[in-house]
Amino acid sequence: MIANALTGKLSLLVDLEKSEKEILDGFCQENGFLLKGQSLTSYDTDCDEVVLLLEGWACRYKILNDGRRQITSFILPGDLSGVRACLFGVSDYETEALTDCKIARINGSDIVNLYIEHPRLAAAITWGSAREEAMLTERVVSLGRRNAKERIAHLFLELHWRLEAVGVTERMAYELPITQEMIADCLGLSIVHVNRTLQSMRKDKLLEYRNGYVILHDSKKLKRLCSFDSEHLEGELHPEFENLSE
Amino acid sequence: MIANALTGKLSLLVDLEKSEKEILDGFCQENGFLLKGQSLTSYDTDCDEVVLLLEGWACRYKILNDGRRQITSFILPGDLSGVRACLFGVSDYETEALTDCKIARINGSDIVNLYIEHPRLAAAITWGSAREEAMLTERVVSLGRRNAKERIAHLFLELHWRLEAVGVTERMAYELPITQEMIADCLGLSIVHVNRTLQSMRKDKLLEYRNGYVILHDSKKLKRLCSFDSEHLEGELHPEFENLSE
DNA sequence: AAAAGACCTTAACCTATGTTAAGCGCATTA
DNA sequence: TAATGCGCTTAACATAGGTTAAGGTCTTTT
Repeated sequence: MIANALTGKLSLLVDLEKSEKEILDGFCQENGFLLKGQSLTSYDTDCDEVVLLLEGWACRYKILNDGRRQITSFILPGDLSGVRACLFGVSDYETEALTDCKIARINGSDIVNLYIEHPRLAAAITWGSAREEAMLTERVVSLGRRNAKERIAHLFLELHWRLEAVGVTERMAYELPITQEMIADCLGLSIVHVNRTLQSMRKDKLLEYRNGYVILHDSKKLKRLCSFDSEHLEGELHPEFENLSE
Repeated sequence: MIANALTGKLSLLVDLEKSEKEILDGFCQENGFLLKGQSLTSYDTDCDEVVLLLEGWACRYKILNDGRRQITSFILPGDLSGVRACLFGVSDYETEALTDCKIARINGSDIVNLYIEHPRLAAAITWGSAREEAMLTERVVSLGRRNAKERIAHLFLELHWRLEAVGVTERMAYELPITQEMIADCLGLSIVHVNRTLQSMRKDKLLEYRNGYVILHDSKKLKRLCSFDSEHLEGELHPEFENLSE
């Protein structure tokens, strides 16, 4: 399941042909791993490599002059990291493993070639970037206009939604192997306030987060609370692409 | 100049061939306009249309349940709006003209066809999306970890940088035809606090913003203040694309 | 030329969130 | 089994930024 998180995710979008599946399966071969805390980007500073995360968690972040840190996104199994860096030769953030990870390193030009030889797959990858942009947009909304409780609700719902797509949730619960400090750095809050807010949400029977495990007790209420809307993460390929056989 | 903002922007990235330039010029034909306050997206709810902004300002925003608004990005001359919505059939935000605008409506399938017939142009457009994502990432950093003064510094520097690329700045100054309320909604602040902060920055001889006109008095200090870094907006196409002749 | 409406400005006051600091519990190491 | 360290929790206190409200200056409308 996990080994094909990418294929699985993209199948939601297009009916893949056999030849396309084979290419993707080729990408999904585990050929490396990262220890917790290791950086993904140190490699592709002079980079021509895309990393497909097969198992584990990672994140992207930026650090300001004085050390303040902002996590800009979490990277989950099935996610490609470094596509932009590879297409345009710029990497503007750090990427780090939050847990031990299994990965597949993919040659940058193999990805670029998709754009030339397998436009449908390239489109599917672009769809992945678009999805990321949509999530980034929601993060902007969270940081700009949602309060602490709403931010946490939104993040936890979004993660649940993403993890569902790669099949690693159990009903309304999932493993979240990160510290409260990371949640704080992701949501623009202090670690103390994240703690306070989590407690209060637990008391209100909204959700629980303990020992690296999230339980969403009342997802309906949570969704209303933060104006959560997963539609922005769906989407289907333009018909013009669909008609394209290879 | 303005009429070719798109071509100009993309030329920074690739040496365009004659045939490619012709296609772009085709896209740049003004064929519509919007009055201040008019919405761009009402059209593409069932959307198969991309809008190229030729003149004027627009923005994307989201509104929460209770009316709070967050502007997620500003759209400037030369920017394409709705590429994602068109490729994937989802539009997850509202788009509105902030001033009267001249636009070129482009048929969605004409854009999609680029992906099939002119991969280099498609790549250039993808580059535009990537640039947007980079800006969105910086906005996340601003909202998450920068204080009011730093947020304003960063936004004003970024806008200057973008406007320079389409040639509508005068040295360290430019026209910014939006209200303080919009700046507030973009930076996750209250209108009163934006006002306070602008005053204080003016007193400190950092920058001035009055009558819809921005002057950056001390851009060096401003850049240091907010850890501004325009590199993340640059970038060049992967050589694999460059070698691709048509 | 009066009235209305945007937008900006200022002031007084309020609150969500940050900061500092200390103690706790568990896991790892020695 | 003591010691170290990391992450969680709680409490007391501090502050950046929000809210409300009122007045000012234009511009547009009547």
